[in-house]
Amino acid sequence: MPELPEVETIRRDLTSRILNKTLNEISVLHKNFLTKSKISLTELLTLKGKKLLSLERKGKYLFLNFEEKTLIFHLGLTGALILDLHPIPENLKKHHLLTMTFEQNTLHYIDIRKFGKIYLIDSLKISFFLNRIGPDALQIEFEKFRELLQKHNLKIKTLLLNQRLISGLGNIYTDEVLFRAKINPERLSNTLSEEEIKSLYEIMKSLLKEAILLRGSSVKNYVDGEGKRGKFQERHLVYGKKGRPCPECGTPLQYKKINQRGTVFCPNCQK
DNA sequence: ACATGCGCCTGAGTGC
DNA sequence: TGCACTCAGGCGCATG
Repeated sequence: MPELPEVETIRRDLTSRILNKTLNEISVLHKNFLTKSKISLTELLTLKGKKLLSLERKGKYLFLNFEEKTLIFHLGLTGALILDLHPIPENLKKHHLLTMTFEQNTLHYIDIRKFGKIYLIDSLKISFFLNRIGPDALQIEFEKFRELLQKHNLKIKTLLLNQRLISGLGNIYTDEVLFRAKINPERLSNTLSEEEIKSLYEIMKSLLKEAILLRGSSVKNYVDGEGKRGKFQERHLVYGKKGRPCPECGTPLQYKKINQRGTVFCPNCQK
């Protein structure tokens, strides 16, 4: 669900409200949540009394850096981190998994499909975790990006979705980026020309930045740290629009499963 | 190296 | 209205 722009929006929202505050209380409202995350309650409770020193993001992962420890969130498909949501809407109560109270603010973790996960890591060992995630799509340098595409023989869509290779893009942004770059999602990454790589790189970055300015895409459940919807879905050109005319040439947009992921593209514009 | 299928969850939508 | 089925923003794992 939350891809790079959404996680970045949440990071900024939380930073403005709870940075440098002390975590006073944690309550786990759903035991399986910790079991799945492989964290014991005792371990989690060691965060109590610690100050939140910074909030960082790499790809779709959000890092809450406390004194000595880092709590990492991956929001899966439907995870939401919302501050001071009260009352909790009736239909969300059974998906409310965790609350963390930072002085006067309470952060709620709500996750309908429960694909989200948390990790608790000793700050000294954080680089091990970071190294398993590919370079962030907004940070990666052009030369690295080109090298990445050239050394793999993967469909470009598959490559962009692989978080170990490049992190932050999910199904929505991948389809939107490839459409704007006029590249067919099934093109093998090592067959792209220098021009195409350059255009893909530039479009990927500018699209992500634009989506952050619009506070992300709310297709179904996504809301930001204040519980509000994003606006970038209004600028989607292909995602969720199979069969509709291509905004460039009018050809019906085609739908196909690539890598088990629904993919929408224009068979005429995307070569 | 790369592709494919499954499982983890819940809710919304469709067709009968 | 009920039921069966498909689909959905992700990812890890097993198999070929």
